[in-house]
Amino acid sequence: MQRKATALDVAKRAGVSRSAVSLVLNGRGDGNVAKESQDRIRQAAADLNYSPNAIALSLRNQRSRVIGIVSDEVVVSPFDGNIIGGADDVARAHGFVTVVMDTELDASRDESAVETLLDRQVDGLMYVTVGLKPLDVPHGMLRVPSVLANCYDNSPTPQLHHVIPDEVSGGREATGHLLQLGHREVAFLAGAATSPAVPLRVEGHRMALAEASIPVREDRIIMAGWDIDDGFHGAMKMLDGVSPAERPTAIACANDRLAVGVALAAARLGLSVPRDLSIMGYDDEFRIAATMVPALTTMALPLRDMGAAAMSMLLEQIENPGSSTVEGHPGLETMVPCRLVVRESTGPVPSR
Amino acid sequence: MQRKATALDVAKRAGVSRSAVSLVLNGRGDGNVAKESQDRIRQAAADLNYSPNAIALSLRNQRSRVIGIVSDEVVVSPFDGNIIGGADDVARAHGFVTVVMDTELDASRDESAVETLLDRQVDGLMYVTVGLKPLDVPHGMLRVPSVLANCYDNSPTPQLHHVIPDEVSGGREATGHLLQLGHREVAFLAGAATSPAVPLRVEGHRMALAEASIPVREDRIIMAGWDIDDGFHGAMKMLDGVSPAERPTAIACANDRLAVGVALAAARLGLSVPRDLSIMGYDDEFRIAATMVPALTTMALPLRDMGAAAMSMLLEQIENPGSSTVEGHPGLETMVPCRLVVRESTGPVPSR
DNA sequence: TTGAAAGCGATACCAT
DNA sequence: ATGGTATCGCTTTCAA
Repeated sequence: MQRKATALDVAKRAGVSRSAVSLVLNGRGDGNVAKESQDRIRQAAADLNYSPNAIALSLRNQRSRVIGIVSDEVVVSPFDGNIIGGADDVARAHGFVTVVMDTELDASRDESAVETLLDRQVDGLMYVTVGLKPLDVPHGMLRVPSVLANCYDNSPTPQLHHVIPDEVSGGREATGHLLQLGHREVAFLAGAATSPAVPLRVEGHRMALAEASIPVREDRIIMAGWDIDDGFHGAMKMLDGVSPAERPTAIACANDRLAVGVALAAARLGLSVPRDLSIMGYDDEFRIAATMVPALTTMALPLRDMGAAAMSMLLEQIENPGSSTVEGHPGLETMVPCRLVVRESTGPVPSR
Repeated sequence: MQRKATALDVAKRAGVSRSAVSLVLNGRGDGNVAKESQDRIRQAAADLNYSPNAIALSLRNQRSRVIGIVSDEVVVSPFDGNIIGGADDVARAHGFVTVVMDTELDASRDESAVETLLDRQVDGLMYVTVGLKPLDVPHGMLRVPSVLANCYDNSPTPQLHHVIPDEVSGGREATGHLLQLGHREVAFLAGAATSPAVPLRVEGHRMALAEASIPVREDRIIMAGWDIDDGFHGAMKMLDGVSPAERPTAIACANDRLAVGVALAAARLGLSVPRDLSIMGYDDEFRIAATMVPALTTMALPLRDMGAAAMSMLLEQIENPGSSTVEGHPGLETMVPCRLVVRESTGPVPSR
């Protein structure tokens, strides 16, 4: 646990001044420092296993090459961690590191997390949520370049850019896939009504139906919730004791867990998937959708892309302040398309 | 985006020196600074919304009150995030903040993540993994107080303390629960053979059987994998086309996803759970176990407790260096017990 | 009771 | 080509 070597240690060992060490190690040795001194300095640095103290650097440079990521519950929840993964990829490619703080859904911790990060000189801030949602932007985020991922500025005059999935298209293409397979009786098992994603996905569903000139049956759009049991009970309501002619031939779900519940209900009722019933998920949740039996056809949320897009915008603002393309366009929105993933839970409409 | 107020700004506004500001704001004003000056200083600080620059503080004090958490994939994966949640709770209660860096399973990033954190003067380090596993401890972790959560030092001479779940007892009590319900034909669907948790849980399973004087049928202990389809296929192998007399009456799974697969298989075979078959999960995975239909009886992994225990040990080392209870006991192990959660997927053994 | 000055580690400017 | 020095923001010691 001995102290780390400092630039002064390197200088002493090489028999030069601190300034020389600084110049050489930062690539501006040529033309300023004698060749042999340069070699001695580099050797000494290697010998001492020297790396500059990032704290001192931050203080001196007034920037840290650190991006702070605040999340509502991305770390502790099982969802959406790939937004952070995608963001981190981009940050590292640009020589930045990310540090994450999770507030575990306690909004009162938002401001303090942001202040903590700000006090540590982060060069930029990103707020990431689990699931699309409006956000009361912590004040501190306006003091440095900042961006929102999977959430959007809830104020009347949005200041921050945000990156969100294109939920309307997602819903539309999900139902579109079912329609293309010949289904006409398509139900939609939506999530909890409190989520802003739900009306968007439902809107997409309605659009797809309208485009195919299929009248919407309101009793086939059910606000179920987000979990396995919600899917199970929603499906039982639509399938159990209902004559085959009256049953939907396909059920589109607002997430993969609902789809698991629907599959469970179908199995219990002796319905084969996809022969008797097609099931669509949403999210392409890791180690759920692909490993279900049968594997779920689903609408993949572009999590990594969203994280990457958000981080790119943020770094653009940081590295080209003023000249940025986003400059002067507060509250701009980037929508990232969802991606249809066809697996085995959907198939042609059963013949009657 | 204007500059933040510094102690000098406060001093000017209050008409005193920086030292006075420092003393007063750190609670050592009494006996050193005049009462009125103190009031003026506090007022000025409030007016300017002053908070000390954490970077400068770290540089000056050589400590940061930051704990760095490195994880293999806790952030991006859906698992084990609560270890970090539990650790963060304890850290915050002690006035520390945690920052998380995820290496996304790229072991070559371990060292650099640790170095990055070290360069930023973290006061301590914690490594957290998804699932129990041996770890090649990054060298840098030996330079500051450090602790391991859900993983253990893989070297012949372990240096670091670690906190892990008591998997043997977990496996034993899971099977014990089934035995208590009268089951004698109990199968164990284990995870991937590569996980160190698997032999431990299997060992527990064998212990429970032995204690009940039930001979172990090796064909009823299956290394299946960790996912839904693994559970499904494992269950089909044991149940499909097998006469009721030859079937296990209960299946203990090494995680909840396997249990989902088993439930799917049971439903497809027309078996009612728990009437015809009892199913146990393991992990108590958030929004899987409790929301399954039927809700899963499972062995809850004590994630938050593990995080809290690990952080407590770490802070103990940091705050009481030398006098610590763990001092001089390198490689000490803390085992946290798993907790049986009885829900609806297990029931009395069916009468034959 | 107060303020001046040193030092934490690094960089950049400016003499030499 | 080289080294001395100010600076970033803060705390602490010491002298007045």
